[in-house]
Amino acid sequence: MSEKETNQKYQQIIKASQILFWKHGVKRVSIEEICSLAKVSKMTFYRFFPNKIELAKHLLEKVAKEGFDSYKNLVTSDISFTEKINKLIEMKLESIKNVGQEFILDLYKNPELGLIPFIDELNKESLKLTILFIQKAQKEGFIRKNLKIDFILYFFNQMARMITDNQLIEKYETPQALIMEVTEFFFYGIGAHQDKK
Amino acid sequence: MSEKETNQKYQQIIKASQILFWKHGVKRVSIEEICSLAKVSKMTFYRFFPNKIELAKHLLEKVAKEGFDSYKNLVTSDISFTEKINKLIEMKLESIKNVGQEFILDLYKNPELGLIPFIDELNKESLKLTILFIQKAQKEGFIRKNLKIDFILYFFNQMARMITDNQLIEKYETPQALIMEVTEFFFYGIGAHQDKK
DNA sequence: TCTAAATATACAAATTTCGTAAGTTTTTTT
DNA sequence: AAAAAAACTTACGAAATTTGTATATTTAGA
Repeated sequence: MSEKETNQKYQQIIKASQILFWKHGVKRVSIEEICSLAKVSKMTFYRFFPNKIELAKHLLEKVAKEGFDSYKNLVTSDISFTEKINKLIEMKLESIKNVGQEFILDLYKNPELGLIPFIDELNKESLKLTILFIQKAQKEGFIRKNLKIDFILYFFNQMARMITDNQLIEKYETPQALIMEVTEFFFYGIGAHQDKK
Repeated sequence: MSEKETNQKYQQIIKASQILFWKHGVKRVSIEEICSLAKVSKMTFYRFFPNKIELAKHLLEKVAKEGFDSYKNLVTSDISFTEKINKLIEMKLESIKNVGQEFILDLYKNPELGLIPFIDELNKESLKLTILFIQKAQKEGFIRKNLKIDFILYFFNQMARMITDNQLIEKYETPQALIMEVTEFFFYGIGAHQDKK
């Protein structure tokens, strides 16, 4: 581990900013507010992070990494394909809770923060993982073979586009709701598959 | 009704500011943000309200008045005393939802907004109503007669003080949680009375 | 005690918010 | 359709907040 990440003050800042960002989004929270909640001086903040945006990126990276890890664990685990799919969607729901409404919403509503490309990148990473998963599933016969891998790749691009399409986002309560819809659509098409909670 | 309150733009501003205040508190929300959500120009805003604080007061007054009305209805209604007590506490829970976490929290955390005396006044009004209720209940034999009315009045003052005591507030998740505790204590003392939900 | 790290304080620069004024467009009234 | 009223856009200076840094002081560990 790097020396930064084991530092206690660093952890305090991460924890405080997470609480505040999750609740109010990035824009409504000031650095001083984070510092006072983290009980750390402003100078200490600037020792670890050049500004608020970079801190937000760190946080995003952190939760994304954690998400990826449990994702990987799931994909390589020893349960049936159908179970995997269900757990996957469950996980998607869980991660929505973990990231916090206001946080993501804020990032999309304030493009000037410059974090949208960063989120898109993370989304792409996540999509790559899913592709590997799908390829394996296809090899093992869980997905029909006559579905060309190129089509799936193309469809993933479309998914990424859909998820970042402002007009489409507006139709949903939150960007996360759209992400869920797109994901479920990918797995199930328009067919009914389970009861909505 | 005054012409203001029937005005559509006025209603839009009230509605928008309620949504935003409830979620983020007063301090984190700007007038321009309210205007854009209300789809009203800034000039229109200043036609109705001199500033953000006065708007917040209007909102507080509005929800307080609505609360008082249903409170009055309950007190003068035709159900048994025990039922009234239970409904009363239910109402308290309901009003907590209606007012919104961040709103009240923000008002207490930012004394410079100058709204605390205003809230205290509202609390007093509410306490007066409760006193009338109690007096009536005592007359009708639902509260023991050997409990001096002066003691009850004094206790109400203490309640008001407790509810606005910062040290005490800090011990609770929200100011509302404290209000509930104090209210329940008044009605039931330290005795167990019902299952917590 | 000496040294390195953390903090408080202070401050200029940048940004945001506020409240008002101008002129323009839209709606209503006549 | 013309005139009047209401609402909107744009613009702008003043005030307030936030940012990022420099300096002096305090704290903690070797």
